[in-house]
Amino acid sequence: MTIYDISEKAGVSIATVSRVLNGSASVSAKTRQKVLDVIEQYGYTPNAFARGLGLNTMKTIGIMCADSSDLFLAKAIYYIEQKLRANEYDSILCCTGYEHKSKEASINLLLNKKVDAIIMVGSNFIYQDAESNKYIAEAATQVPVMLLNAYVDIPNVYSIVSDDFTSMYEATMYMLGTGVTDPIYFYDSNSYSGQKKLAGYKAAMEAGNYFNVPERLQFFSGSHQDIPAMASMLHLIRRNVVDFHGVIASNDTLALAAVKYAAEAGLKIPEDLSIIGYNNSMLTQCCIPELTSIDNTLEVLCEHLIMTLMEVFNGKEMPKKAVFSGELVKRSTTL
Amino acid sequence: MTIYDISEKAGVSIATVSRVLNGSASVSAKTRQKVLDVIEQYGYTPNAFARGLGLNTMKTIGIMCADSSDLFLAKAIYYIEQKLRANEYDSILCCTGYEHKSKEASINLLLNKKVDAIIMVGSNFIYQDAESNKYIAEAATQVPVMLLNAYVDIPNVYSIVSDDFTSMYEATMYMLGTGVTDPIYFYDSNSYSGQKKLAGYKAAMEAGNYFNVPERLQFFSGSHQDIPAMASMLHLIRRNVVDFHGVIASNDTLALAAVKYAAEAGLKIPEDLSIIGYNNSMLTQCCIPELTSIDNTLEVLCEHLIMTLMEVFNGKEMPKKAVFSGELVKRSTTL
DNA sequence: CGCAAAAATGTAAGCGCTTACATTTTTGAT
DNA sequence: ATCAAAAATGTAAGCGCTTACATTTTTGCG
Repeated sequence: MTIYDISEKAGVSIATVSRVLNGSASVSAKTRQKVLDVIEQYGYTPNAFARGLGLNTMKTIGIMCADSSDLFLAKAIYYIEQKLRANEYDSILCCTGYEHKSKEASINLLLNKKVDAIIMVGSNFIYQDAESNKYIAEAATQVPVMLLNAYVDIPNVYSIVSDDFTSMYEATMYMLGTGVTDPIYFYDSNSYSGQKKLAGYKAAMEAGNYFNVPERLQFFSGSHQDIPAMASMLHLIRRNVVDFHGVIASNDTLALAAVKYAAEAGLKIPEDLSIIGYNNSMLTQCCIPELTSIDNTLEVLCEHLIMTLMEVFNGKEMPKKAVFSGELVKRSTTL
Repeated sequence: MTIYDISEKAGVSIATVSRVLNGSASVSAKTRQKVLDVIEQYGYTPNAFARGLGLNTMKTIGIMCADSSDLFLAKAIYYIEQKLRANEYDSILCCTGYEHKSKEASINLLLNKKVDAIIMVGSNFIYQDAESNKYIAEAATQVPVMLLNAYVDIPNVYSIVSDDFTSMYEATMYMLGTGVTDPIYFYDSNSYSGQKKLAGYKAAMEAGNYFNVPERLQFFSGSHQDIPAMASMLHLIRRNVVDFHGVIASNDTLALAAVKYAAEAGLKIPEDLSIIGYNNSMLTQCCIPELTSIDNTLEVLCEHLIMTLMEVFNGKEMPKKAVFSGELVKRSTTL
C-alpha cells in the first residue's frame, strides 16, 4: 500500500495525498476529507524511509544515557520517551556506559540514523575540561543537543537542570538545624550535578560555621549498585577518619547504605544518625525508617526538556539553560 | 557526499561502491580496497534513509516494555541493548504502559519504522485468552517476535524464559525444609511468569503436605512501587486472614515490603519470619538482613535471546522456546 | 593461443515519498 | 459576465541507495 494506491482510490494525485499527509499547504476541506477517508479505510501508513529521504528527517530523537538500569536514569528515560511519543516523535536509545570513548561512538551512531536531536540524560556527559566536551560541540553542529541535569556553554545545546546547589544547601541547613553539627557528605560522582551538590553542602557547612569541611567529604568509588561495600566504607570512616552523626548522601542508594551501616553499627536513626538522600526514589521507602530525600521533580524537568526541544524545532529562540528547584521531602531519617 | 561522489573519485560505478558497502557479492580485492580508501579519505557514510528504502531494513530492532523504570525491565533492556549493539543493530525503545491498547499502538509504530524484529520484554505482553494475543500474531506475520519471560505458541515468535516454576518450587521447598511450614505466597501479577511461579509454590506446598493453599495466596493489586502499601497489606493478612511465618514473594520489591512489615510488627527475621524474594536485584542488599532471592540469570537470558534472533535472521531454524533454570541465592532472610 | 565459463563491473530501473513548478479551477472586484 | 489574482491540484524530477540484468574482463583448459 503506497501513496499511489491511495491517490488512485481517492481520485487525486499523489501530491495531494502527500499534502494532506503533511498537513501542509493548501488542500480544500473536501479533498482532504476524501483522502483521509481512504487512508483510514485502507489503514495506510507512509513508509518512513521514503519519507525520510524526502524530508531528511525521521521524527526520531536519539537518547543517550550511561546505564538504563540506573534507578534515576531509567525514570528519566521513561518520562522522556513518553513525552516524545506524545509529540509524535520516536526515540532511539543508546546506553553508552561510563567511558568517554563509547559516548563518541554512540553519537556517531545516532547521527548516522539521522536523528533530529540528541538528548543526553544524566550529568556524566559533561567533563571538567572543555577539551573533552568537544564531542558534544561537534554533535551540536548537526542537531540540537539537550542536556538533562548538566550544563555546558556550547551553541545549539540546551540544558535543563535541577537546582542541586540550592537543594543540597537547604538539605544540609535543615540537618544542621536539627542539631546535627557534624554531618559528612557521602558521594560517588564528580559529574556536573555532583559538583553542584557538593558546593551546596560546603556552602551550608560554612554558613553554619563548620569550617574543616574537607575531611567531612567522603567519596565512594565502587559500583553504583554495591550497597554493602558502601556501608562498610562508612564503618571505615567512622573508625579511621572522622566521627559523624549525620550523612548527607548525593543519592538515595548511598543514603540507603548509611541506613544499613547504622543498623550494623547499632545506631538508632535518627537519634544517633541522621540521613538525607537525593532523588526521592522508591528506595526511600525501602528501609526503616523511611528516608528523608530531595525530590528533584524529574518529571517536570523532562516535560520542560521536551517542550524546549519542540520549540527549538519550531525555530523559536529558547534559553540555553532552565533551572528547576527541588524540594526536601521529610521522612523519618531526620529529626 | 553520496555514493556517486565516491564512485567517481574511485573511478568505478555506484553499483560497485554499493557492493563493497554491503560486503556482498563479488568485488575484486583491488577494487574493494580502492573504494574503501576513498570512503575512508572522505569520511563518507551512507544515507540511512536511502539505504532503508532500498533494503527495506534499517538494522534496527524494536524493544517493547511496559515500564522502563521497573527495576527488572530496566536491567533487561540494558543487557539487550548492549548485545544488540555488539551485533551492529540499534534499538527503538517503546514503553507501552500496562494497558492492552497502547501495546497494539506501539507495535504499529515499530512496524512503521520498519524494525527488523520486535522484542517484548517482560511477561505482561501475553494474556490468558488467546484472543488478546492476536495482536502479537499479527506482528509476527511481519517480523520475528522475541518474548523475554513469556511464552505463547504462535508462528514466528520465539520465547526465552527462565524456569520460574522450578525456581519457585525449589525456593518453597527450601523454606519448608528450614521448618517454616506455613509460608504465604505474596504476588502482584498474573502474567505468564507469574502463573508459573504460583504453580511452583503450590506444587511445593502440596509436596510438603500442606493442602489448603488457596488461603495462603495473597495478591497485591497496588502500585508496583508502593512498598508501604504492600507492607500494610501484610499486617492485614496476619490480622484477618491467616497466620504465617514465611513469605515467598514473586519479586524483590514485595519481599522488601515483607522485611518492612516484620520490622513494624516487631518480628525478628528470619527467626519469626522467613522471606524469599525473586530476581536477585540490588534490592536484596537494601535491607537488613539481606534478602534471600532467586537469581533468574537475566544476562544469560538476554544473551540467548539476541543470539537466537541473529540466527533467525540468518534463516536458521531455531527452537520456539528456550528455558533457563534459576538459582536460589541464600542470604539472611531465611534460616 | 582460442574459447567457453566464471568473475567483475556497469547500466538503469526502481524503492515511496516530497516539492518546485506548471496547470487548472475558483474567487471576487469590476 | 469578464478577467486577473488566488487557491487548488497535478506533473515530474529528484532524494541516495540496492540490485536484476547486461556487458566486459579474467580465468583456465584443451
